[in-house]
Amino acid sequence: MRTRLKDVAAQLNLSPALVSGVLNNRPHIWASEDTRARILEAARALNYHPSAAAQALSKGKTDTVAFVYRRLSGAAYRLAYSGLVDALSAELQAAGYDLVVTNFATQEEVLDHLRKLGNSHGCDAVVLWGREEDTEEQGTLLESMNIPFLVKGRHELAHPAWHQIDFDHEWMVQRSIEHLASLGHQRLAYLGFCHDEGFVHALRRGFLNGHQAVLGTEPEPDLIGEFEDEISPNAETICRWLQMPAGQRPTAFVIGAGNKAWQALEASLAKIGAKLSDQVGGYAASGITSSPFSLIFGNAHVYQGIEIDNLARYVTPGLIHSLDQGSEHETIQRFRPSLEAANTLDMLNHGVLLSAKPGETP
Amino acid sequence: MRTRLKDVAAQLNLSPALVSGVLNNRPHIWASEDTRARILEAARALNYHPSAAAQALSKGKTDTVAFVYRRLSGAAYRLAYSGLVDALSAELQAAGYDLVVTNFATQEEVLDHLRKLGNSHGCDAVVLWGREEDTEEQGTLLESMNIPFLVKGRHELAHPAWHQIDFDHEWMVQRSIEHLASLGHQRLAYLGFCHDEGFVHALRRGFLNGHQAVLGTEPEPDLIGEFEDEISPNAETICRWLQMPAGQRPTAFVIGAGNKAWQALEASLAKIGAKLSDQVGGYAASGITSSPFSLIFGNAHVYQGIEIDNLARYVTPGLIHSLDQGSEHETIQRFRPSLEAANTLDMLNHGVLLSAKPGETP
DNA sequence: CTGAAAGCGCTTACAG
DNA sequence: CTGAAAGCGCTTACAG
Repeated sequence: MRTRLKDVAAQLNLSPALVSGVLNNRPHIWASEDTRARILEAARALNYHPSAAAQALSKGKTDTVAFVYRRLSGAAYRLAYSGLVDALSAELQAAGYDLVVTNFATQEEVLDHLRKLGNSHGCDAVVLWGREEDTEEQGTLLESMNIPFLVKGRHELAHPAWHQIDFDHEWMVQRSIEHLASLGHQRLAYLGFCHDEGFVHALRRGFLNGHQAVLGTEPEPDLIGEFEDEISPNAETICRWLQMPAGQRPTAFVIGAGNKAWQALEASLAKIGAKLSDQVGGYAASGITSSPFSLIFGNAHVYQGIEIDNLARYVTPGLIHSLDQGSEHETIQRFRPSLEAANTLDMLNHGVLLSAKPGETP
Repeated sequence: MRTRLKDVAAQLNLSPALVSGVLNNRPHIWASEDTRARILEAARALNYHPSAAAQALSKGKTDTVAFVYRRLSGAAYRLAYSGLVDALSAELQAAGYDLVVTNFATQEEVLDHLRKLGNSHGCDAVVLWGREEDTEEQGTLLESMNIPFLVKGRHELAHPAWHQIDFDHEWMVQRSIEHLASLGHQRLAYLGFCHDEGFVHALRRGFLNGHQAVLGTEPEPDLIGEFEDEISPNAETICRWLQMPAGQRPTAFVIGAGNKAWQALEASLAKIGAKLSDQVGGYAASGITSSPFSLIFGNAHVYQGIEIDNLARYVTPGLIHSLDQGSEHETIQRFRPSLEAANTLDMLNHGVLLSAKPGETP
């Protein structure tokens, strides 16, 4: 039989109530230092651990946080979540909470499950992760059931009071532009996604505003490309850009898209015998990547996707706050990762040669 | 106030006991079809969901599975776990269990937590994931506490009775050899890891046995290389191999290592103007990869790392069995993924040229 | 077939 | 300062 509260109480000839009070460090409980010590010692010796179920039932608090999301297909999404559960559960563990992970194929199932969580008091709070399209509705449901929650994403416009966290995409892109400008680049092109999602718009907004703020001009509309995460469409557009006359041709690229955009960029540059470079005078690029990322030929300063861990680490304090009380804690948090030199395979130093001489037009 | 069992009982003028029995589909409970229907309907209408805490307390079963592991640093390990929690929690959810995820920095913390789980009856079963070095001790502890568990890894020798799951590494490597042999290759080199871990040894064993089984000869000891997951050491060895006289030079490569070994291979081949090919007569390779994987220049048939999801999906039935009773279920499960054409960036069709003519010695 | 009662293990007012 | 008691919400023998 496992050790019960009454077992340790009996062994010390104390009442369970007192033992419970001391073990939980409840205020207004009197016990001599000696008694406290004996209680702690006995609990340890008997390997006593309170039953989570019993505590949850009597306290009306489960000490549990539910991580609920809709499964998204595709390796890209999976990788975007990678490390998230790792960091989240570790942080919550340290704060005394268990992380329960549940995911479903459809939004309907997610909503049903949230409804169930609400009605069975299955957790103290919920973490929502996914596309705004989904989390919007999920958050609204939780709000109506009065369950604390934190959502990953950009709901600042529609729901400024929601506890929400995300990267500071606008800031990140502006930093990339500053970096490229510092290398002497004036004509920047933008490669982004074409999806109708919060972060996609934020990245684009970052490019438009950053261009104005850093270079003092509007970006050229022709130099903005937005595609799915595939090589061909990106490459086609880049090649077209590279064939523009010298005065109009972009010399640097801001990437607000996935690794395929980077690959398209390197392949397109290879066609004219060029590679990405961190040096003044070359072709340069900067922006986001997904993990793991590696350039094939050149160099660049980028945001390495692994930062998602840091994002997750940012989550917990806000979550705990929202649990404790209606404490005043910043509801909207935006994380700013740092620009770093990208990994590179540096294939040009491994016997690979480009077909055209640098500078030559294809 | 949330809906309680007695609320739905009261609304129907029935006893909670009856309602509970019907809702849980307990045998030996008599209720007319009509009554059953009314109970189900009322529960639905009132949005009744039983309190998990109360059920756990009275039934002595938590309907919860704990996923416990030691955090390993490095993107490689993170990616290896990617998708795992996804699949695991989805499968368990479907079987009526919640997945609680906990991870710790050190083995000591993991063991402490397992001890706590055991003594507080915090879960019905545990899933262990990680290196055998760690899981060996963890499993032994759980065994001593009589908690059902399932472990990822190769414990077949020391603990044949443990419920355990892993890839069938030996089989996988042998399939790779068969594939290469079918392309006409006779001289195979092996690139593996150098770590002292179960799967590393299994892969190597697979190469040795498979070589014998498929080609009828012992592999050349000189053609076996084992390194950390880095480009340089792999590349150095491969370049040395490629400089061997035609009759001794390997024409195909079995990879039992990470993506860096593949990159080293492609870079080394590039130096002699060659690329990996699926065609008879070229240089070929086959083996494991980590996700996401993409060749840069050539083609090959490989095991795409995404298969870890399938592994996770395999886990659940065994786990449920071990929970239900001491049912006779195969304890050792080995998963056999299928060899697939690898993604390739196909850079040679994007304006990239190799420095040496094919066939030319560097 | 039905319903009152005890019990799961803990917490928390509430009298002594 | 201490201890007996009720209660959290459900399940499960156990008498009617």
